[in-house]
Amino acid sequence: MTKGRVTVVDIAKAAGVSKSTVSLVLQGSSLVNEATRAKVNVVMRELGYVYNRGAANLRQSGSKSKIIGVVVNDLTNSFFAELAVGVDMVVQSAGFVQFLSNTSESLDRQQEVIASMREHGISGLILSPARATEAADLKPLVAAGIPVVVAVRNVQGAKVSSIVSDNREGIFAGVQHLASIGHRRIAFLGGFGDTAVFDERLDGYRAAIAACHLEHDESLIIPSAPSRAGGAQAIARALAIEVKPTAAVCFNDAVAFGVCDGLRANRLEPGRDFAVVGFDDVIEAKTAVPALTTISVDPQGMGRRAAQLLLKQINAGKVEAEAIVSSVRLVVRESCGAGSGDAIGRRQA
Amino acid sequence: MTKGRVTVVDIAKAAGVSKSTVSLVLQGSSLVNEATRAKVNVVMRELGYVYNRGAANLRQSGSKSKIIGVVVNDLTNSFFAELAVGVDMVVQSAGFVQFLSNTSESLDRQQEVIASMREHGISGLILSPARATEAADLKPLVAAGIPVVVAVRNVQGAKVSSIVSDNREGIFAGVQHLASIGHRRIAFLGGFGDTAVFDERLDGYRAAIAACHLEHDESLIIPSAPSRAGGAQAIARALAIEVKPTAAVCFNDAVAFGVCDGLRANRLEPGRDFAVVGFDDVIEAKTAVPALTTISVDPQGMGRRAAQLLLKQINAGKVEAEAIVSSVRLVVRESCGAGSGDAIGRRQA
DNA sequence: TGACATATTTGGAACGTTCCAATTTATTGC
DNA sequence: GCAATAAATTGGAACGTTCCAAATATGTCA
Repeated sequence: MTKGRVTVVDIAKAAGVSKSTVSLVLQGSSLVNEATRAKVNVVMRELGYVYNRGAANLRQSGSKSKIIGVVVNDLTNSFFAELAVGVDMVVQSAGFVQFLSNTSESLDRQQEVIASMREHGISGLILSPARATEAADLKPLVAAGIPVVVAVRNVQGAKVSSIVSDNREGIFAGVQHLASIGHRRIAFLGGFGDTAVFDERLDGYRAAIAACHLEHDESLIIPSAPSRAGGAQAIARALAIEVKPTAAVCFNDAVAFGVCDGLRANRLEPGRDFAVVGFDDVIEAKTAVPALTTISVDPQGMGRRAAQLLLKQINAGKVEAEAIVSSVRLVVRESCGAGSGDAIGRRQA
Repeated sequence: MTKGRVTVVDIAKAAGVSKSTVSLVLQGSSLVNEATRAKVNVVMRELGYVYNRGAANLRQSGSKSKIIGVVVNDLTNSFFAELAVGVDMVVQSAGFVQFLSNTSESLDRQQEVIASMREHGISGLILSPARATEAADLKPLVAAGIPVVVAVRNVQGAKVSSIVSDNREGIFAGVQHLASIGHRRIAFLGGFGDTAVFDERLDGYRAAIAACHLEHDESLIIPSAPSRAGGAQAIARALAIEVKPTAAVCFNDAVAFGVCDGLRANRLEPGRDFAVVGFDDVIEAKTAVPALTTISVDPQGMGRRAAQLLLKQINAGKVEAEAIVSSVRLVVRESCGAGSGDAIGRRQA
């Protein structure tokens, strides 16, 4: 049992060199003789040395901490879990580690978590903000010169980089596809009305309705919780309308699955009797029965890109806000009736 | 823009006290006069001071880093995401932060990640080990006196604490329930044969078959990938047997969902024509159609308990391995046919 | 008022690393 | 063989905190 941890001077002593030399080999400097480097490395292994990053970036004092903070609003939602996995991939292969925390949509929690991360000297932050996050909440970060990338949801007025998917275009494409296979009454189901994401998606819906000359009826827009349960609820409401829709674009895949559940509860088979399209393309979308037609946003890819953007800013040293809108694509599967080759009930469901 | 970060001496100077005093208020010591404390706090706020934890635990040198490492094998699987959320809850309210990383079942990645965490001076580790993790992999950690709790999957021979669910008992209860509602030929579907978890669950299956005097047929045991796709595959194989089973216990919920998909593809309705029970009770189990009968293990609760166990060990200062087996309970819903009140096809599906 | 106890405050010395300037050692050109 | 250069090594000061022992202020009692 060694008393206390093994330090750089311990190895220096054991290898018969100075601590400076050891430090040099630690950083892979080319200044050090090959033989010396080898000897030091051997001794390090023998003594079981572990590098003390805390001490190191105390000295270098700058933002060289090699820690990236990642804060998501709901890790339980597989969309965000995938996002985090994507971030982790690139962050890790760049030699950083990720500090991942979950806020459960709580602003207070979000502030706590971010404060804690600052204390640990994160060199950058990727944030999928809790609902109602404001520019002011991010102010201290940017004032301190810490690069921040907000993902998924934008925060208005914050001078930080962002990466969001093209919500408007995605829903537009979904509606357009439904129109192209003959639907005239298309509902927009799910989502909370107080988010920017909702607004953008709804905007895409309205634009497509107009562009395709479809029946416009505000009662076909039915918000709900963005969850499976919310979806079931929304479709129930939709089917209670006198002139029923024959298809729906949903706020996200979770809602779409709920809609499928609700349809079955009404003896309607999704894809055959009623067309449904989701948004996100979560992993289960492919394997569900029927396979879900959806807008693919590839959360993992989004996480990767967010991380790349952040790393770029960290390396550049200066924070220059950049807004990426990540393009999306419609993935046609069975739930809209077009994928299976079967004809579908076009008129009244 | 302040040059460099603001330090404890800066506030000391500004507040007209010594740095020692500032340090004292930082730690909430009762030694410091109330008036002084107030003044210091004001100045701290004014100057936008942020505590440098790195410097702090450099001095305290011990394992007071306030960082908990959490390593999971598949964050994409909502079971593990929930686990992480549970850990985060208690860890955070204890004033720690969580370092979460994903290994994607890669042993190499796992070693890298753990090494990196050690460099950052984690004061404890919660690990849901990648497949084929061995006791030797954890050796350095325990040698360094870092408390470790392995969760979900045990690792044989490692002298660390563990928390796993009662796999044997869970499957046993599932089979028993199926038997009690009349099934005689029950399959065991999904899971990889090389894991301890699989062995335990299979063991429970065999024990229940024997205990309930059910038909024993090794061909009813069909391993597969522990995923939705794997489940679909497994049920296809099961339905190809000449004397078909009428029910199945599945390795986990993902497999169970795949089994439902596969049944529908064969014009069989899960819950009516064939009984299926899952394992894990993931969130979707409740809202799926039909709602899944499953063994509830409450991953979030498991995460919480794992974290509590770890914190206890950290505070105790000494590492004393403790093995918790978390009890499970059968949640009867619709997919086994008993929940909906409908009679179900008991004999040949 | 002096002596003592108690409450508050305080300089420095650590912690384990990196960096700088300076030193030692090896290599070259002539 | 000797200066000049290049290569390799090195001691000490810093980074921002905590801790210790010691100092100072304040209060109490006779």
